[in-house]
Amino acid sequence: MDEDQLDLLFHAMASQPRRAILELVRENAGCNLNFVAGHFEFSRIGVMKHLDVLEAANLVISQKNGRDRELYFNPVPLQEVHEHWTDHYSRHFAARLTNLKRVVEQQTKGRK
Amino acid sequence: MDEDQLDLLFHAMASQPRRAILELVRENAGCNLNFVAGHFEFSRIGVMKHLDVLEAANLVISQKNGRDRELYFNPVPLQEVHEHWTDHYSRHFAARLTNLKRVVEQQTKGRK
DNA sequence: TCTATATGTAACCTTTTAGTTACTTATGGA
DNA sequence: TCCATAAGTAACTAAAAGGTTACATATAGA
Repeated sequence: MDEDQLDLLFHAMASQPRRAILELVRENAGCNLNFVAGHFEFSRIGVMKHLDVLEAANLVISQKNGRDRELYFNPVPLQEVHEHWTDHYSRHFAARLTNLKRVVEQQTKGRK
Repeated sequence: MDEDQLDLLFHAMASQPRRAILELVRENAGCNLNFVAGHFEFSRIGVMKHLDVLEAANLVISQKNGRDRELYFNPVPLQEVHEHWTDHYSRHFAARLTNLKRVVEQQTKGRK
């Protein structure tokens, strides 16, 4: 991921409303703009602008279906940062790595 | 970590100069403001403001020593987000968890 | 075809961010 | 004590962010 994309990603994440919108889209894959706007106090246009920011960061992907725009959460950018940090800060994160190892093993249990 | 602190953290990270400053401080623990400013094209005051943002996000900790202000990288906030993501997005990150597991095992090898 | 709905665009306003220069304060050392 | 150096504060500017209202477009369905 290049530096400009990282700017977009962190900027998108640096807002409580946007994180809440992202969470809503994550839990309601395929929902549309009005659905999201219905959950917030500010205007539909405000929500749309937040969605544009999330989409520029590639955290939300949208697809036109008739007059609806279906919204989907895209985990890839967060995962890339997560993995980069795993590598880059391993020295600093070391103190808790044993715990992380346990969590990972828990989650990969029974999977191939 | 509360939501306001997350805002400060992501906002601090959403800037290439700040990420570069953070990296410099990380690799030069205890360095001072002028040392950092010497590595960038913009003014010392500009650098100081970036450091203030990093410090508000708790990514940099500073300590006065004589007329110097010694700067230290603090990995804790990034680690907290990292661990939160590990839990929260485990379902979405699953596809690459096998690979992550390998990395973690590599890094914890021989450690207790 | 007509209408209600879902989205999109334009223009505007206020606040915050990112940077500057000029000036002030504090301290280490000759 | 005097001076050079490191940091801090104040005031200003330009640009970006975050929100609004008003208007325009597109489509599903009676």
